[in-house]
Amino acid sequence: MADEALDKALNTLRDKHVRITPQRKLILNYLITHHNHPAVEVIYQELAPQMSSLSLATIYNTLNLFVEMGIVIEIPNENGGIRYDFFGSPHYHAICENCGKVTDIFDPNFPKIEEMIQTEAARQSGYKITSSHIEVYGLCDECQAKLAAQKPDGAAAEAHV
Amino acid sequence: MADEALDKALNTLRDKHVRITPQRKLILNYLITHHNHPAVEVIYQELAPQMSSLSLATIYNTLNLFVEMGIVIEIPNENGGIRYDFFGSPHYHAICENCGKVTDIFDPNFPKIEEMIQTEAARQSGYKITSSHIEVYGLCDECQAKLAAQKPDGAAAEAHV
DNA sequence: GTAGTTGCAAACGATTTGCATTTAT
DNA sequence: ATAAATGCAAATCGTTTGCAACTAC
Repeated sequence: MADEALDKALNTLRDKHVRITPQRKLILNYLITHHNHPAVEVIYQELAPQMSSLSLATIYNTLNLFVEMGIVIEIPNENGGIRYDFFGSPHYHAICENCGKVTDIFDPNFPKIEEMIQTEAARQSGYKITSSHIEVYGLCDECQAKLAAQKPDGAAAEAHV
Repeated sequence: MADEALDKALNTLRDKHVRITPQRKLILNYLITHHNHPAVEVIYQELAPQMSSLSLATIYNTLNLFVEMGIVIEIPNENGGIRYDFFGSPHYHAICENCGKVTDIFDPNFPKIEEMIQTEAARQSGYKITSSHIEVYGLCDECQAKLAAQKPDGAAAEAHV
Protein backbone atom coordinates (compact mmCIF):
# COMPACT_ATOMS: atom_id res chain seq x y z
CA MET A 1 0.00 0.00 0.00
CA ALA A 2 2.78 2.38 0.83
CA ASP A 3 4.68 1.07 -2.15
CA GLU A 4 1.74 1.55 -4.43
CA ALA A 5 1.51 5.16 -3.38
CA LEU A 6 5.23 5.61 -3.89
CA ASP A 7 5.13 4.13 -7.38
CA LYS A 8 2.17 6.23 -8.32
CA ALA A 9 3.91 9.38 -7.12
CA LEU A 10 7.14 8.44 -8.90
CA ASN A 11 5.20 7.95 -12.10
CA THR A 12 3.67 11.36 -11.69
CA LEU A 13 7.17 12.77 -11.51
CA ARG A 14 8.34 10.80 -14.54
CA ASP A 15 5.34 11.98 -16.53
CA LYS A 16 6.34 15.54 -15.83
CA HIS A 17 9.97 14.87 -16.79
CA VAL A 18 11.22 15.48 -13.29
CA ARG A 19 14.36 13.57 -12.43
CA ILE A 20 14.10 11.00 -9.73
CA THR A 21 17.08 11.40 -7.45
CA PRO A 22 17.82 9.37 -4.34
CA GLN A 23 17.07 12.44 -2.24
CA ARG A 24 13.66 12.93 -3.79
CA LYS A 25 12.81 9.27 -3.41
CA LEU A 26 13.89 9.30 0.21
CA ILE A 27 11.86 12.38 1.08
CA LEU A 28 8.83 11.14 -0.80
CA ASN A 29 8.98 7.79 0.94
CA TYR A 30 9.27 9.49 4.29
CA LEU A 31 6.17 11.57 3.63
CA ILE A 32 4.20 8.56 2.48
CA THR A 33 5.05 6.46 5.48
CA HIS A 34 4.79 9.19 8.11
CA HIS A 35 1.60 11.11 8.50
CA ASN A 36 2.97 13.32 11.24
CA HIS A 37 2.75 16.46 9.08
CA PRO A 38 6.41 17.26 9.52
CA ALA A 39 8.07 20.64 9.25
CA VAL A 40 11.20 20.82 7.11
CA GLU A 41 13.43 20.67 10.14
CA VAL A 42 11.77 17.47 11.33
CA ILE A 43 12.27 15.80 7.98
CA TYR A 44 15.89 16.81 8.08
CA GLN A 45 16.46 15.41 11.56
CA GLU A 46 14.83 12.12 10.61
CA LEU A 47 16.55 11.59 7.30
CA ALA A 48 20.01 12.92 8.01
CA PRO A 49 21.08 9.63 9.66
CA GLN A 50 20.09 7.75 6.51
CA MET A 51 21.78 10.13 4.10
CA SER A 52 24.39 12.19 5.82
CA SER A 53 25.01 14.40 2.80
CA LEU A 54 21.39 15.48 2.62
CA SER A 55 21.09 19.24 2.95
CA LEU A 56 18.31 21.47 4.20
CA ALA A 57 18.35 23.38 0.94
CA THR A 58 17.57 20.21 -0.98
CA ILE A 59 14.64 19.43 1.28
CA TYR A 60 13.24 22.89 0.76
CA ASN A 61 13.66 22.64 -2.99
CA THR A 62 12.20 19.17 -3.11
CA LEU A 63 9.15 20.02 -1.08
CA ASN A 64 8.42 23.07 -3.17
CA LEU A 65 8.71 20.87 -6.22
CA PHE A 66 6.34 18.27 -4.80
CA VAL A 67 3.82 20.94 -3.94
CA GLU A 68 3.92 22.24 -7.51
CA MET A 69 3.48 18.70 -8.77
CA GLY A 70 0.45 18.33 -6.56
CA ILE A 71 1.63 15.25 -4.69
CA VAL A 72 2.26 17.05 -1.42
CA ILE A 73 0.29 19.82 0.25
CA GLU A 74 1.29 22.58 2.61
CA ILE A 75 -0.36 23.09 5.95
CA PRO A 76 -0.14 26.53 7.53
CA ASN A 77 1.48 26.47 10.93
CA GLU A 78 0.11 29.20 13.18
CA ASN A 79 3.68 30.17 14.04
CA GLY A 80 4.37 31.23 10.49
CA GLY A 81 6.04 27.96 9.54
CA ILE A 82 4.81 25.38 7.09
CA ARG A 83 4.20 21.68 7.52
CA TYR A 84 3.93 19.14 4.75
CA ASP A 85 1.64 16.24 4.06
CA PHE A 86 1.60 13.59 1.36
CA PHE A 87 -1.69 13.94 -0.40
CA GLY A 88 -2.65 10.34 -1.09
CA SER A 89 -6.37 10.34 -0.43
CA PRO A 90 -8.32 13.56 -0.11
CA HIS A 91 -8.73 14.88 3.40
CA TYR A 92 -8.61 18.05 5.39
CA HIS A 93 -7.03 19.01 8.67
CA ALA A 94 -7.93 19.78 12.25
CA ILE A 95 -5.24 21.97 13.78
CA CYS A 96 -4.79 22.55 17.50
CA GLU A 97 -4.49 26.24 18.28
CA ASN A 98 -2.54 25.52 21.42
CA CYS A 99 0.04 22.87 20.57
CA GLY A 100 -0.09 22.95 16.78
CA LYS A 101 -0.92 19.28 16.37
CA VAL A 102 -2.46 18.41 13.02
CA THR A 103 -5.00 15.61 12.64
CA ASP A 104 -6.21 14.27 9.31
CA ILE A 105 -9.95 14.26 8.77
CA PHE A 106 -11.20 11.79 6.19
CA ASP A 107 -14.71 12.99 5.56
CA PRO A 108 -16.96 10.97 3.25
CA ASN A 109 -18.55 14.26 2.27
CA PHE A 110 -15.26 15.83 1.33
CA PRO A 111 -15.50 15.26 -2.43
CA LYS A 112 -18.99 16.71 -2.41
CA ILE A 113 -17.95 19.70 -0.34
CA GLU A 114 -14.88 20.28 -2.45
CA GLU A 115 -16.96 20.31 -5.59
CA MET A 116 -19.42 22.75 -4.05
CA ILE A 117 -16.81 25.27 -3.02
CA GLN A 118 -14.83 24.95 -6.23
CA THR A 119 -17.92 25.42 -8.36
CA GLU A 120 -19.10 28.41 -6.38
CA ALA A 121 -15.64 29.96 -6.31
CA ALA A 122 -15.29 29.56 -10.06
CA ARG A 123 -18.72 31.07 -10.64
CA GLN A 124 -18.12 34.10 -8.44
CA SER A 125 -14.51 34.82 -9.28
CA GLY A 126 -13.93 33.46 -12.77
CA TYR A 127 -10.83 31.67 -11.53
CA LYS A 128 -9.81 28.42 -13.15
CA ILE A 129 -9.72 26.30 -10.01
CA THR A 130 -7.08 23.64 -9.50
CA SER A 131 -7.30 22.68 -5.83
CA SER A 132 -8.68 23.56 -2.44
CA HIS A 133 -7.68 23.40 1.18
CA ILE A 134 -9.79 23.16 4.30
CA GLU A 135 -8.53 23.62 7.83
CA VAL A 136 -10.53 23.44 11.02
CA TYR A 137 -9.10 25.07 14.15
CA GLY A 138 -9.69 24.15 17.75
CA LEU A 139 -8.24 22.51 20.84
CA CYS A 140 -7.08 18.91 20.80
CA ASP A 141 -8.00 16.46 23.56
CA GLU A 142 -4.77 16.89 25.47
CA CYS A 143 -4.83 20.66 25.35
CA GLN A 144 -8.45 20.74 26.46
CA ALA A 145 -7.47 18.72 29.51
CA LYS A 146 -4.30 20.71 30.09
CA LEU A 147 -6.06 24.07 29.95
CA ALA A 148 -8.94 22.88 32.09
CA ALA A 149 -6.44 21.84 34.74
CA GLN A 150 -4.71 25.22 34.63
CA LYS A 151 -7.83 27.21 35.30
CA PRO A 152 -10.47 25.04 36.98
CA ASP A 153 -12.76 28.06 37.28
CA GLY A 154 -14.35 29.69 34.28
CA ALA A 155 -11.89 32.59 34.20
CA ALA A 156 -12.05 34.53 30.99
CA ALA A 157 -8.85 36.53 31.02
CA GLU A 158 -6.33 35.30 28.54
CA ALA A 159 -2.69 36.17 28.05
CA HIS A 160 -2.07 38.00 24.81
CA VAL A 161 1.68 37.87 24.81
CA MET B 1 -22.27 49.91 7.79
CA ALA B 2 -18.55 50.23 8.14
CA ASP B 3 -19.12 52.04 11.42
CA GLU B 4 -21.37 49.31 12.68
CA ALA B 5 -18.71 46.75 12.02
CA LEU B 6 -16.12 48.93 13.72
CA ASP B 7 -18.28 49.40 16.81
CA LYS B 8 -19.01 45.72 17.00
CA ALA B 9 -15.34 44.86 16.79
CA LEU B 10 -14.44 47.49 19.38
CA ASN B 11 -17.00 46.04 21.73
CA THR B 12 -15.52 42.63 21.24
CA LEU B 13 -12.20 44.07 22.33
CA ARG B 14 -13.72 45.82 25.34
CA ASP B 15 -15.45 42.64 26.39
CA LYS B 16 -12.12 40.90 26.45
CA HIS B 17 -10.47 43.68 28.44
CA VAL B 18 -8.20 44.64 25.61
CA ARG B 19 -7.20 48.28 25.58
CA ILE B 20 -8.36 50.36 22.69
CA THR B 21 -5.47 52.46 21.50
CA PRO B 22 -5.44 54.86 18.57
CA GLN B 23 -3.17 52.46 16.71
CA ARG B 24 -5.53 49.55 17.15
CA LYS B 25 -8.50 51.61 16.08
CA LEU B 26 -6.68 52.87 13.04
CA ILE B 27 -5.60 49.42 11.92
CA LEU B 28 -9.00 47.94 12.58
CA ASN B 29 -10.70 50.67 10.62
CA TYR B 30 -8.32 50.15 7.75
CA LEU B 31 -9.09 46.45 7.62
CA ILE B 32 -12.82 47.06 7.74
CA THR B 33 -12.81 49.58 4.94
CA HIS B 34 -10.28 47.84 2.69
CA HIS B 35 -10.92 44.34 1.53
CA ASN B 36 -7.68 44.12 -0.39
CA HIS B 37 -6.29 41.42 1.93
CA PRO B 38 -3.19 43.43 2.78
CA ALA B 39 0.14 42.12 3.97
CA VAL B 40 1.66 43.85 6.98
CA GLU B 41 3.94 45.93 4.83
CA VAL B 42 1.00 47.24 2.82
CA ILE B 43 -0.86 48.29 5.94
CA TYR B 44 2.25 50.06 7.11
CA GLN B 45 2.68 51.97 3.86
CA GLU B 46 -0.95 53.04 3.86
CA LEU B 47 -1.19 54.12 7.47
CA ALA B 48 2.22 55.66 8.06
CA PRO B 49 1.13 58.97 6.49
CA GLN B 50 -1.78 59.17 8.92
CA MET B 51 0.23 58.30 12.00
CA SER B 52 3.87 58.84 11.45
CA SER B 53 4.90 57.26 14.73
CA LEU B 54 3.23 53.96 13.86
CA SER B 55 5.75 51.14 13.87
CA LEU B 56 5.86 47.83 12.07
CA ALA B 57 6.20 46.02 15.36
CA THR B 58 2.91 47.46 16.55
CA ILE B 59 1.16 46.34 13.41
CA TYR B 60 2.48 42.82 13.85
CA ASN B 61 1.45 42.75 17.48
CA THR B 62 -1.95 44.20 16.74
CA LEU B 63 -2.73 41.80 13.94
CA ASN B 64 -1.74 38.81 16.03
CA LEU B 65 -3.99 40.11 18.74
CA PHE B 66 -6.91 40.56 16.36
CA VAL B 67 -6.44 37.06 15.06
CA GLU B 68 -6.55 35.69 18.60
CA MET B 69 -9.69 37.72 19.25
CA GLY B 70 -11.25 36.22 16.15
CA ILE B 71 -12.03 39.50 14.42
CA VAL B 72 -9.39 39.13 11.73
CA ILE B 73 -8.24 36.06 9.85
CA GLU B 74 -4.95 35.12 8.27
CA ILE B 75 -4.68 34.08 4.66
CA PRO B 76 -1.66 32.02 3.68
CA ASN B 77 0.39 33.65 0.95
CA GLU B 78 2.08 31.08 -1.26
CA ASN B 79 5.35 32.98 -0.85
CA GLY B 80 5.46 32.23 2.84
CA GLY B 81 3.98 35.56 3.84
CA ILE B 82 0.64 36.18 5.47
CA ARG B 83 -2.18 38.46 4.45
CA TYR B 84 -4.98 39.69 6.69
CA ASP B 85 -8.69 40.07 6.28
CA PHE B 86 -11.35 41.55 8.51
CA PHE B 87 -13.82 38.77 9.15
CA GLY B 88 -17.14 40.57 9.10
CA SER B 89 -19.39 38.16 7.28
CA PRO B 90 -18.36 34.56 6.75
CA HIS B 91 -16.64 33.84 3.50
CA TYR B 92 -13.76 31.93 2.04
CA HIS B 93 -11.04 32.75 -0.44
CA ALA B 94 -10.00 32.05 -3.97
CA ILE B 95 -6.26 32.54 -4.32
CA CYS B 96 -4.42 32.92 -7.61
CA GLU B 97 -1.45 30.58 -7.78
CA ASN B 98 0.29 32.85 -10.23
CA CYS B 99 -0.10 36.42 -8.99
CA GLY B 100 -1.28 35.80 -5.43
CA LYS B 101 -4.49 37.79 -5.78
CA VAL B 102 -7.13 36.91 -3.20
CA THR B 103 -10.84 37.09 -3.97
CA ASP B 104 -13.59 36.78 -1.39
CA ILE B 105 -16.20 34.14 -2.04
CA PHE B 106 -19.52 34.69 -0.29
CA ASP B 107 -21.17 31.33 -0.65
CA PRO B 108 -24.76 30.93 0.58
CA ASN B 109 -23.85 27.37 1.45
CA PHE B 110 -20.89 28.39 3.54
CA PRO B 111 -22.62 28.14 6.94
CA LYS B 112 -23.90 24.71 6.02
CA ILE B 113 -20.50 23.57 4.78
CA GLU B 114 -18.76 25.00 7.80
CA GLU B 115 -21.07 23.13 10.09
CA MET B 116 -20.53 19.88 8.21
CA ILE B 117 -16.77 20.03 8.38
CA GLN B 118 -16.68 21.21 11.97
CA THR B 119 -19.02 18.48 13.09
CA GLU B 120 -17.13 15.79 11.24
CA ALA B 121 -13.77 17.07 12.44
CA ALA B 122 -14.98 17.11 16.05
CA ARG B 123 -16.36 13.59 15.72
CA GLN B 124 -13.20 12.14 14.21
CA SER B 125 -10.61 14.02 16.21
CA GLY B 126 -12.23 14.91 19.52
CA TYR B 127 -11.07 18.50 19.06
CA LYS B 128 -13.13 21.32 20.49
CA ILE B 129 -13.57 23.30 17.29
CA THR B 130 -13.51 27.07 17.26
CA SER B 131 -13.18 28.08 13.62
CA SER B 132 -12.43 26.93 10.12
CA HIS B 133 -10.77 28.19 6.98
CA ILE B 134 -11.34 27.32 3.36
CA GLU B 135 -9.11 28.32 0.50
CA VAL B 136 -9.56 27.48 -3.15
CA TYR B 137 -6.54 27.72 -5.44
CA GLY B 138 -6.45 28.41 -9.14
CA LEU B 139 -5.69 30.98 -11.80
CA CYS B 140 -7.42 34.35 -11.88
CA ASP B 141 -8.85 35.79 -15.08
CA GLU B 142 -5.88 37.98 -15.84
CA CYS B 143 -3.36 35.23 -15.26
CA GLN B 144 -5.31 32.81 -17.42
CA ALA B 145 -5.14 35.31 -20.24
CA LYS B 146 -1.52 36.17 -19.58
CA LEU B 147 -0.39 32.56 -19.55
CA ALA B 148 -2.44 31.66 -22.59
CA ALA B 149 -0.71 34.47 -24.47
CA GLN B 150 2.73 33.28 -23.42
CA LYS B 151 2.27 29.78 -24.77
CA PRO B 152 -0.42 29.73 -27.43
CA ASP B 153 0.25 26.03 -28.05
CA GLY B 154 -0.57 23.36 -25.53
CA ALA B 155 3.02 22.95 -24.35
CA ALA B 156 3.27 20.94 -21.15
CA ALA B 157 6.77 21.65 -19.91
CA GLU B 158 6.83 23.91 -16.90
CA ALA B 159 9.66 25.64 -15.16
CA HIS B 160 10.18 24.35 -11.63
CA VAL B 161 12.17 27.07 -9.94
C1' DG C 1 27.02 14.38 -23.20
C1' DT C 2 24.32 17.60 -20.98
C1' DA C 3 20.76 19.74 -18.62
C1' DG C 4 19.21 19.31 -14.15
C1' DT C 5 20.25 18.58 -9.21
C1' DT C 6 22.88 18.71 -5.04
C1' DG C 7 25.21 20.78 -1.10
C1' DC C 8 27.48 24.34 0.99
C1' DA C 9 27.69 28.88 2.83
C1' DA C 10 26.30 33.29 2.45
C1' DA C 11 22.43 36.43 1.80
C1' DC C 12 17.81 37.63 2.68
C1' DG C 13 13.68 39.12 4.74
C1' DA C 14 9.79 38.64 7.41
C1' DT C 15 8.65 38.47 12.25
C1' DT C 16 9.77 38.75 17.14
C1' DT C 17 11.83 40.61 21.25
C1' DG C 18 14.01 43.61 25.09
C1' DC C 19 13.54 47.70 27.12
C1' DA C 20 12.65 52.53 28.15
C1' DT C 21 8.84 55.63 27.42
C1' DT C 22 4.13 56.66 26.99
C1' DT C 23 -0.82 55.91 27.78
C1' DA C 24 -5.62 53.87 28.51
C1' DT C 25 -8.35 52.63 32.16
C1' DA D 1 -1.88 54.64 39.90
C1' DT D 2 -0.50 51.04 37.28
C1' DA D 3 -0.68 47.46 34.20
C1' DA D 4 -0.47 47.42 29.44
C1' DA D 5 0.93 49.16 24.82
C1' DT D 6 4.09 51.61 21.82
C1' DG D 7 8.27 52.29 19.15
C1' DC D 8 12.85 51.66 18.27
C1' DA D 9 16.73 48.80 17.15
C1' DA D 10 18.77 44.57 17.45
C1' DA D 11 18.27 39.68 17.28
C1' DT D 12 16.25 35.59 15.40
C1' DC D 13 15.14 32.07 12.32
C1' DG D 14 13.02 29.98 8.43
C1' DT D 15 13.85 30.08 3.56
C1' DT D 16 16.22 31.23 -0.73
C1' DT D 17 20.16 31.76 -3.73
C1' DG D 18 24.81 31.60 -6.26
C1' DC D 19 27.94 28.59 -7.68
C1' DA D 20 31.09 24.58 -8.31
C1' DA D 21 30.81 19.64 -8.29
C1' DC D 22 28.07 15.80 -9.38
C1' DT D 23 24.58 12.67 -11.67
C1' DA D 24 20.21 10.92 -13.89
C1' DC D 25 18.65 10.60 -18.25
